Amino acid sequence: MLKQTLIDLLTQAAVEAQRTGKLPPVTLPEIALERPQNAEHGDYASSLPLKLARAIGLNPLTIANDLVSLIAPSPEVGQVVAAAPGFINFTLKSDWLARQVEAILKAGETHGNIKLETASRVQIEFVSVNPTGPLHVGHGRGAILGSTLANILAAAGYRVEKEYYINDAGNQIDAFYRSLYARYQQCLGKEAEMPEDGYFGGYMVDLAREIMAGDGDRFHNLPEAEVVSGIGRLGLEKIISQIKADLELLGVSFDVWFSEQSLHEGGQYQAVLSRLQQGGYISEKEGATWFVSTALGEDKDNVVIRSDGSPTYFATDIAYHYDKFLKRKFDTVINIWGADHLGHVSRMKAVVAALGIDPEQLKVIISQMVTLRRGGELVRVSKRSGDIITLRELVEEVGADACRFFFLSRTADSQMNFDLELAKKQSADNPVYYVQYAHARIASILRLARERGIDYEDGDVSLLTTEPELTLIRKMLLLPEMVELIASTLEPHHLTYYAQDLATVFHSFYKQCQVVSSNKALTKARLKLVKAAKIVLSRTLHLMGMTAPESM
RNA sequence: GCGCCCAUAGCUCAGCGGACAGAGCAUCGGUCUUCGGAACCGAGGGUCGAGGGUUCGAAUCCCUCUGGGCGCGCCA
Repeated sequence: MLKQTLIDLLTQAAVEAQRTGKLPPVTLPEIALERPQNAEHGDYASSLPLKLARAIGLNPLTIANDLVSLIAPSPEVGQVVAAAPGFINFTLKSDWLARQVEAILKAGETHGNIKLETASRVQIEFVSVNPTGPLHVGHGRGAILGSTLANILAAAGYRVEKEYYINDAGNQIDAFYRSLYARYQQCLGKEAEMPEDGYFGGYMVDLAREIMAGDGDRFHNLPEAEVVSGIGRLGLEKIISQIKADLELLGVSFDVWFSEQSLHEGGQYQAVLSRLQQGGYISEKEGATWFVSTALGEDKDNVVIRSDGSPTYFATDIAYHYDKFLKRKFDTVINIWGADHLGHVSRMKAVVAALGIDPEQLKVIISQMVTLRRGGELVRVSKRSGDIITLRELVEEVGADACRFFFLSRTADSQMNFDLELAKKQSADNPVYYVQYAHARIASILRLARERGIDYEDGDVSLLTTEPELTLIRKMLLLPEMVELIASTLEPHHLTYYAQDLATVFHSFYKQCQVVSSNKALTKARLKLVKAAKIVLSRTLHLMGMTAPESM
């Protein structure tokens, strides 16, 4: 990658300076390159001299000048200059930039792919909403975060598996079964009371009706317990397939749908408990079984088996992570959880440590809450009361692409407002259209070239020399760096900003440079440029899980 | 009480310890004889919540405080 090439050049210069005695033999700090905000400072800048100055007590500008004189010539770099108070600024060569158009055309949709040294086998688990009701707006955030990260990690060279953990066991499922049974009885015209901890959403009534209409006969004259579990399981399946369909609508898919129930059936639950027991992490007190988190620096211990003998959510999650790390042997596991699971993070890391795994291998992204508003007024979201705006409703209103872009454009760390009225009203000047429009515009130019029978296969990219052209190329070359940045920080929101920047430089280029003109040679060169830009735009959109329309 | 997250332009938000703090929307003003005006160019607008500290250099790191959110269950 270009950035690494420059870092290498700088490192060599520093080593050379030390060899010849211009610099004392101190250990070099990690050499970082930044992108200067001001274009006058070149394409890349390093503050290495400023950092060195502290350690060796020399004037930073002197160090900068010494290093500049030792930087070897390279095909990429044109100018290297020292600048006050002690920066080294690199400017790329125009002819090298122009040649990158060919490189991008050759790479096609693989442009942007990199091979990170740290890339390994990674599992990313996200959404994993309890299948007791439809997905609501807040779930969309995790879904889009996860699927985009998966795309980017794959582009960075990771082997990625996407997983949805289905909580199909435990108390909530029990409550779901009993609620559905009550609704079912009511549909039959019988007296039935909803359980106190039940699910009161209207969808439960619809579900009961649907089951009655479709499978009602099957449950005649059966013992109550069998009816409860029978229609419960049926309802569960229907909800899960609805969740799948809703996610698909958003362009989110999974490689594995993992059943919590299978952890009990498969023996992982027993295996991990005895393993923790052997490690001395399990104790009995107050009639329950506890995981001794305090031994690992936690504030308090946590119950794994209740006094009634049933496992807690925490217990099965321990088994689940045992399965991820020790059975399926993922190198890295990423979990995307909502802010309401915050308290779960540190004890889960403690468990992982207790299993003999470096807790750093477990990365948990907490996505902060989404508060829903309708024209500024807060909309309460509660699955139990049934007052929810479903993800499906949202996608149908604003569209999958706009939905993805909107959720993606904020850091997971901060809470966001989602105003439904605003999302609808602004959909026309949503930045997503701005980016997609750039792509459609290029497609239109290429169509025109085809209609006029212009074959630009032999176009000479060295004719691309003007500022708007080179600015566009510079921006296109940034995609691999974005992939690297996002893969290492796990912060995909950067991509939305990159996409807008890329579209901006394209639109600006378009305004200033006629692509198809009477100058045949220049036309061919620019068609190549524009086609490369289309590749980069579509790749960027695809990484975000969005469509790259040929026209709109 | 303890822990995590947030506070940057009128609004929604970016900002990787570095060179005059950025974008979109909104406001105001320009650009249409040529490839898609869902476009382009420009202007105004900021004591980066407050106060200390570290540093050659702090929106960024540390401490204190204020305001908001979330979490600290034999719930999931």
